[in-house]
Amino acid sequence: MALDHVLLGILRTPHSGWELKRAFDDVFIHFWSAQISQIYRHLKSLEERGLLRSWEEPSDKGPPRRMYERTREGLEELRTWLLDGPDIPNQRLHYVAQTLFLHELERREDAVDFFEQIHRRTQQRLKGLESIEDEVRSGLAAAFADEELPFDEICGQLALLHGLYRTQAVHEWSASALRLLRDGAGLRADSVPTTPRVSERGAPAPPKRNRRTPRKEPSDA
Amino acid sequence: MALDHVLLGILRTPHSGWELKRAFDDVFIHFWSAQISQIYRHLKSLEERGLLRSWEEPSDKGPPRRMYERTREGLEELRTWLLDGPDIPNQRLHYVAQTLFLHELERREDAVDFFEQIHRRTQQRLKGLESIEDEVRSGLAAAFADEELPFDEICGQLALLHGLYRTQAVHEWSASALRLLRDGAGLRADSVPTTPRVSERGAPAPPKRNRRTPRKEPSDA
DNA sequence: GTCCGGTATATCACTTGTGATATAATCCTT
DNA sequence: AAGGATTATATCACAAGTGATATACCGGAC
Repeated sequence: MALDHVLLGILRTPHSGWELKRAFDDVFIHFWSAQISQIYRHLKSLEERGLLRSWEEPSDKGPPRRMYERTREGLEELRTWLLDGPDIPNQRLHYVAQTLFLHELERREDAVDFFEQIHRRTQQRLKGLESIEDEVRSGLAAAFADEELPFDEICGQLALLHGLYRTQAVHEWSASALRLLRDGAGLRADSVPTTPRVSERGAPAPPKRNRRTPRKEPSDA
Repeated sequence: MALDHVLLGILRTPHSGWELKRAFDDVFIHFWSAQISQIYRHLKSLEERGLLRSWEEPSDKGPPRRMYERTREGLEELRTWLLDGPDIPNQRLHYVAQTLFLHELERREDAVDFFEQIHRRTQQRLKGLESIEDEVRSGLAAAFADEELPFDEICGQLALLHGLYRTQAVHEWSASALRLLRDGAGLRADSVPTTPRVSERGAPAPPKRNRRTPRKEPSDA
């Protein structure tokens, strides 16, 4: 189970269940969510399996809390997960499914509104991400200057960078959708610049309808 | 429940449970997955709720099959979902979580290997997406020529376009990761071109460590 | 003719995730 | 001193998703 592994990853240093809950609500929210009830269940089972150890500690505020930390076996389990390669299960992208059915709306403006909401949302997130961008650039600068960032910080920056790239993609997508629905224009200006192209196209081909192209591989994200 | 709505969207035209299963395995696989057992369960409950009707039909091959089609109430339910705005629940991006813990691996080459696997995967998918790109361009050409594409086809193309943008983002991200891990270089050349910038930066700032910036909004994808 | 693979429906046990609630200690305000 | 907010753990019922399996019909290969 993936949540198990995420907990093992965080529990390099001791955390209580409550601290883990806050971590999921705050910093990890962009790529993981977990309820407190779920966290407790998994902590318990991980300890039973010997992958975590725990002890009680007095708390400054509130009742005593139980701290968890991973064991040697826990680290081994985590490494096994990482060495297994990228874990990319099928996603359920609700808003893409919605996109596919938007034509069922009676008023076309409602579809425009749908994409405007996505656009605003990603816009706002991108604004918040500016600080992250600075952080990543700084990290990079340090790496360049042979300051040699600690590897764990590099990993953290890569995770942040992922959020930036992804959000930009969704943002640009919603912009394309709005251009298409409002003006008839579609793809972004620098359309598909990095796709490795086999063929070069001249004039666009006529529309081919009713073409079904079954694809079997799961999605990449 | 979102699967309910996806089924209602597809069942504009009659499908059997088995056909739906194939649709999820083939065309919808990039943004939705569903097991056959789950599909049957939902078909049954949707019919009980009056959102679907069904009838039996003889099959060319195999036993007779039960066909489902949505009712007027089913369409209303679907529209309610769409008008509610983009449905963007928190995602669990396993591979991003893995990224964050990659420093636990003993050999740094294993981390490089991790990103190479993602890179190859997105590369391959992008290759398959070329045909989609053609399709979208064609559709666009038609829209420009005032051929006025049917709205439902535009929606389909937008869903495909989403896959393209997203996969490109993940592909470029893995490329950045590989540059950073292998050469010390990081961001893609045209780094962050579309982010709306408030401030313009000159020389990169020194690294700021141990900065915790809690963020509360869920991720956009 | 029987075995296999594809079509088709259905059920079950299990795992994972969500939402609500109970309990309790501590601190701060009124 | 009472009440509320915060910290903290725990359990329950439920919803959603997965995997395995049973049943059965049909056509083609051997």
